[in-house]
Amino acid sequence: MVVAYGVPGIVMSTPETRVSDDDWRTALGTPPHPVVVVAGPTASGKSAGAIAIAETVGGVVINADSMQIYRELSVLTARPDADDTAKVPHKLFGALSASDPCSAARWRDLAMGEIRASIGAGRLPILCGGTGFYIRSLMEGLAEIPGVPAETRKEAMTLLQSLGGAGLRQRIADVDPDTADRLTDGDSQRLVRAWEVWAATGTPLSDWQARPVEPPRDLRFFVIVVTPERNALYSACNDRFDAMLARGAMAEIERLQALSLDPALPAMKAVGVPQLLSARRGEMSLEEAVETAKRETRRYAKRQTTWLRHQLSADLILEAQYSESLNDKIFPKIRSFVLTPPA
RNA sequence: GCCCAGGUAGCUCAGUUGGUAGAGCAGUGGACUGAAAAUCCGCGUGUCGGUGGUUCGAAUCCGCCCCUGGGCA
Repeated sequence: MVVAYGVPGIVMSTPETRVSDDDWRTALGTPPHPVVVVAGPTASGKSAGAIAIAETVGGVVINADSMQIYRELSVLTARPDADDTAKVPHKLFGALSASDPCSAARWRDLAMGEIRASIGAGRLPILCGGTGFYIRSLMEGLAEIPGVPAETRKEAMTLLQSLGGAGLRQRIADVDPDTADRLTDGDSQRLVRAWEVWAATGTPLSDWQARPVEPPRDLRFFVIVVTPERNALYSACNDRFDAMLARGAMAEIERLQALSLDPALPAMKAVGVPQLLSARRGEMSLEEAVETAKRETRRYAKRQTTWLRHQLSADLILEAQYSESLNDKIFPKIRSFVLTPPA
């Protein structure tokens, strides 16, 4: 295809709206560089939307999903397939091993690299994914906290085991009362985080977080949020899981099981993985596992919707699943976003 | 047709000796600063199948009717 970097799809309509490739390249290459974000809950069709945009405009789809980044999870995360990746370049899909945990900061660094590379190649970077936390970390920045050694994390987990949530929170209250105040006894994950940051750095988490964060000044964003109506979203979630089973989810689970990974690893907690694994072990029937996994998918989609609604400000909200008929609504906005730098 | 067991929240069911009902799940609202597909916090009025009766008072006792399982003919 000749559409390596042009904007044919969105300038085709009328001669007056015609944009030269040069203008487009200039807009991409001039800081702050434009970046498009496509966010939405699972099964909202955002991936298809991102591909459509990338095809039309000459873009690169960059994964912003915490689970699609793991190599071993393909079917189970509905990762873009060979047909998709043939249409348009895809980055950070299956980029890490399931045994190599990602994090918001790590993803942000990887994504930043891909954004720069994409701009360097004259292609519009398009972040696409459902992990709003990752996206916000990139757009707004993240507190500069030194990395915590794996042993310290382990220590924190052990402490949680022996003291319980209430006990650990008590322990944190001695050194970081603000954080202890903010968290509940049941919020094990954040309690562990608070303790390990203090243990590893000698500085309370709340102190680190109080420092101003730096958003990337050389980038500007156009955020599209896809939020389909609840019932439609739920039935799409259910259908999606059936489709995964038909595409070999069980075989993928077998391969994953053969690796004997630590069940505490993020990849092992992806929706569907614990349920299907437990069915393989004979702890529940396949039917029950599927039903539970579908329910978890629905809950996850709901949490994502809430997150996106309150934590991310959107430039364009699509209140239905993505379909080609929305292109007329989307493309002109992207075009003017790219071509209209801030004053 | 007869006998038995049931009909209570969207679903599965509790409901003690009659004092107008409560759990789990589902669902729903929310939080979110380096595990985020994670982790956590809120939210329970429904003709107690229908109807008539007993009673100060019925999901609870009695009659009749309807429905669903199972059994006998």
